[in-house]
Amino acid sequence: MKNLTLKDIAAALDISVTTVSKALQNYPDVSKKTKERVKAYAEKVNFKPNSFAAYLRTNESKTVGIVIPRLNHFFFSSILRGIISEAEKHEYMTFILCSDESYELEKTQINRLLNKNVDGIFLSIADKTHNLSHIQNIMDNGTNLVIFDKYSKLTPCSSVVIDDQKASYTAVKHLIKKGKKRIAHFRGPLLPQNSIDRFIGYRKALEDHGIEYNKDLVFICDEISDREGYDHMQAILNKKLDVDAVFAVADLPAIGAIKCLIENNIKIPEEISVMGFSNWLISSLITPTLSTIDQPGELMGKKAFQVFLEERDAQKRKESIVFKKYVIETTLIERKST
Amino acid sequence: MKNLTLKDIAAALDISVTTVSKALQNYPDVSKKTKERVKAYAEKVNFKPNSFAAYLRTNESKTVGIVIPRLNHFFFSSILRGIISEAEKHEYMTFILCSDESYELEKTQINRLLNKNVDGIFLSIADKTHNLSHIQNIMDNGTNLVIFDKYSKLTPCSSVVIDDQKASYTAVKHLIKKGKKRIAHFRGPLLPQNSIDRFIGYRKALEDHGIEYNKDLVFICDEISDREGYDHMQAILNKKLDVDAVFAVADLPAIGAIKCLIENNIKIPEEISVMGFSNWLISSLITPTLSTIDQPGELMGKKAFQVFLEERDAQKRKESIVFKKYVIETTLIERKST
DNA sequence: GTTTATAACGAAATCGTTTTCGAATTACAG
DNA sequence: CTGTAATTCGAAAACGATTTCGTTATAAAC
Repeated sequence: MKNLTLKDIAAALDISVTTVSKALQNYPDVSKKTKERVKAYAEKVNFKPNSFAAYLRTNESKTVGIVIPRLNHFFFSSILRGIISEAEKHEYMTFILCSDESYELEKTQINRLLNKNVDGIFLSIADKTHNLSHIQNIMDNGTNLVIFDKYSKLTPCSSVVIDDQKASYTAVKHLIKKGKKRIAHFRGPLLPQNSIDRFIGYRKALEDHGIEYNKDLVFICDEISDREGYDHMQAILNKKLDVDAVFAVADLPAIGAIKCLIENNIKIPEEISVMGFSNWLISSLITPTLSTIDQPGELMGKKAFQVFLEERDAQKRKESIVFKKYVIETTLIERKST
Repeated sequence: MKNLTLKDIAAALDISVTTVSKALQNYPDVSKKTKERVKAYAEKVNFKPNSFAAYLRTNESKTVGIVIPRLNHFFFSSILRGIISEAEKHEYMTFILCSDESYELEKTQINRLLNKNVDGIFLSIADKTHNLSHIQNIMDNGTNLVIFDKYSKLTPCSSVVIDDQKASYTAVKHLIKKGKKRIAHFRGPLLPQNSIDRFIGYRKALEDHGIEYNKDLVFICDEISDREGYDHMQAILNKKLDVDAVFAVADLPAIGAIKCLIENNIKIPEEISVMGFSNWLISSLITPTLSTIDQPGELMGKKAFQVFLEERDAQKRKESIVFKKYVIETTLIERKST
């Protein structure tokens, strides 16, 4: 029932608590014989040191926290997998918190993590976050921070991201190569760097291929939902904007657009092509299957944790930390919708 | 940089650590005046007690753990939301771990949680789990356990589940009411109680409506994937089994079946109806939209946490814990596929 | 035989909080 | 003015691990 302590082991083997602790940690001033005796016994009784007591001395909680904007989200689930599985390999446990894309909640969640004395925080910035002082708090606290996916140019920390401009450029170029000329863009909210970059990539691709940018063909998806994609598509049809392709900031609005097109008996991709972004599981399951940009979430999560480890080790060696930006490669996935 | 301690506050206000601690906890033997002084100051400097030190005395870590079989899974994400948001309201933090449907990993994850001294564990049993001794471990450890969704009849703890038999019965009855007579079932693996119950419900519905059960129309989905649904559907067509409806253990295989039917130019639902289970987001996004059973994940998560709180309080009051089984209502969602 | 170096161990302080119990102060009745 | 009760406070132990530093025992050197 009650967990064993060093004291119990010490009593059982008739040695001191100190020696038991040292033996388990391979201190050089413990004889080989007692080390083996202690380790064998600890193994036998399945002793696990109390992490709370250990923390009090070492100041390492062996715990990290993740704050993501959405939980019910295929891409973020993939990132979680990456971080968590890598964390487990290194004996770290992970708190997961959700900001619901809210600035206030993001602040709260970060405070919760700091109060739990996590060794590191992994953050993907909420859409509504317009101020970064809470992020500075993390640094001031001496807690390592790695930002992934949704970043800001202004944060003083390492990050693991994709090249949104490039990926977006690739997507639009793909549509152009297919002969499309009037390409609409369902962009994300105005604040996040990612949706800005994807928009820039879209615009650049058009201009580089001699297609004039037309702001009437750009629509904003504040929630990045299928509903918005559906509505924007319907608006395009109603206004007879004569669009021959749609590039959406994410898969969900793209799928909304497809739904609308099907209901209006418009042929995909012959009349109108649709392109998504992120490669959610769902994009391969709908009919027609959706062309999209693959964003390797699990890999990003893995990398993010490795960055944390590097910084932690540098910190232990009293070296100063050099912030880095890791850019993960994306790939275009061509399916039936283009 | 360094976190404040009771000592710092005590020094600043020129009183003892004891009094500070008591003041913050509203002990009756601290005068109103000093209480206010302490609280005001603590508020001002944003003092938060060190949870690790607190644990060492109180043995409450204010931390719970969740073990689910899959992370990239709409239904489980919903449950997570429910548990986490309820936990946050009560100042609990949540570790999330994944068993990947593996028995071994499930054991490991539970041990990790026990080593982190969580106050409670929320578990959804992995498909491959064939032995429950690791679950008994949790109880022996004195840690509260609540099982949700994927349960076993043999576990000595409270649970929050749905009535799989009833839900499944409702689904099949719905198909029968639509005039279908040769209804195939894509069932889940043989081990989990849930897929057994859904199978039983299927069979019972048939028999209650004068349709003979035919084992040739039952197929097993070990992974519960869209691929399996697709393959089974193709097999049915190849063998000309003359099926007029399919009821799948989950939405994913149902969607696989739909994909297959579309490719074979078979009309849904006129020629073959398809029914899923769980009401994933995706089921409303595909064409045709998928009829399914709504399983209110967030609600289940909420309830699960409340059960934990009740048991924790009973335990504090030294009462013996009475295990309960909470059955959450499901609803049939009729869409275009039936 | 004495000194010195080395190996092996343990006592005790420490981390930051909680809680018991005793001490000090004040208030009040007689 | 004394004795008792109520009020308010603080010293100290405890939680379980880590780590510093000192002690003892053994081996090596002179």
